Amino acid sequence: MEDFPASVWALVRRIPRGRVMTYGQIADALGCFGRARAVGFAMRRAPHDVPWHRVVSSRGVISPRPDTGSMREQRRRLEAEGVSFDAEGRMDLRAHLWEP
DNA sequence: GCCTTGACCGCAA
DNA sequence: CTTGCGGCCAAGG
Repeated sequence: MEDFPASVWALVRRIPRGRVMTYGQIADALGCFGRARAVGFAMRRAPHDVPWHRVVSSRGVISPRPDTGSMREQRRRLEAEGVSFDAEGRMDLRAHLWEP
């Protein structure tokens, strides 16, 4: 894996069902601390076979994306996988956060 | 090759 | 708790 997006997608694909990962954690796992922004860019360019819905921002909050409909779909999918959401739209990272 | 934008993060006020 | 500022990297115009 040499391309940044490809590495991100590969890692995201590794995320088990019912588990989530933060942008910063993904960036750190790739050996880049503070490069979370690039991860977001890679997600935007991510193919449909990438479970992008398991990728959330820090604090377990779903970051506002250009596609509002997809954001709603993300929460719905995570709930279907067993991820519980707070009234504020936040999830328990302590219980759902997955680390490789 | 430079400038702008963006699904971010962490800390400080 | 909320808001603001700086910094990092990648892709598109």
